Amino acid sequence: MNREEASGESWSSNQLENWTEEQDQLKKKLIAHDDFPWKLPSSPTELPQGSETLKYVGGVDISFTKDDSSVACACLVVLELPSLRVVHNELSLLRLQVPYVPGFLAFREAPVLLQILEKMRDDQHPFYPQVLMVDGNGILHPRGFGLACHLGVLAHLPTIGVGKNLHHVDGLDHSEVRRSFLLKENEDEQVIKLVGNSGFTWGVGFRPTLSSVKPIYVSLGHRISLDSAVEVVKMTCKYRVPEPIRQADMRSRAYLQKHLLGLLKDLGHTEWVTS
DNA sequence: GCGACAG
DNA sequence: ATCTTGTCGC
Repeated sequence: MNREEASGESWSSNQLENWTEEQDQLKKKLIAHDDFPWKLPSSPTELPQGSETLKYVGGVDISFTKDDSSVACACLVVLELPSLRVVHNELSLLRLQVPYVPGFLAFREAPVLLQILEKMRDDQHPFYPQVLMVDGNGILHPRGFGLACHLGVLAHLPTIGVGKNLHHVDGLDHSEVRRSFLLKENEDEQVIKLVGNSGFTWGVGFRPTLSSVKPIYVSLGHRISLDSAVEVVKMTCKYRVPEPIRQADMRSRAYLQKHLLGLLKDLGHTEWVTS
């Protein structure tokens, strides 16, 4: 064992270097424009010959238990447009070994989600999603490669990043975004561009209604433009969080609660309380 | 030096 | 991420 391995801190800094390198490599494969055979339902452009309309939108999310943040439930749902009915639902209960490190969420969450997607694709499932909404950012990320990009590239699937909180990058600040929505010139705007100090557009702040206070943050993940990503978000937003992600969130959370007792028993943490 | 930092 | 009741409003 060398000196670096003897120190846990050095090991983790090596790990972050490895992860950073992997993100930079995968980022070379990122496609930041529309790259799919279907068209958006209300698209004003002419329908390309032989192309289908977007019908199956997927959503993924992972819930955790409060006592042990390594116990998790991953969920993939597929909704049908335009009804927004859930036509497919896949759950996976597991332990995550990788911790959450800001800027490296994908290394914790992407493996499970990828596994669920691959199984569905290998089964030639008829409801395999045409585009996937992810609970986490796309290029709105310190190195421009968040979970939605990571998952999109690995699954070769169009993805959209949706953050419920803003990752402060390039001078972006959530209070600034909220202020922008309050400006008179933006009183009719549902969407605010997120332009950083560098001048780069990282994504948009989005409010489902003009009276909503807390926006969500949308950024492109893979094989889709920001404009198209926003269109998909608009089509799927009944509440603040787009339905595919909201459904995945509710279902994974419900599954964990339903099986909490069994989980604790398996982990040997149960203390039977009589009352 | 101190704080901020998707889920 | 998770812990949480009621409450105000369309």
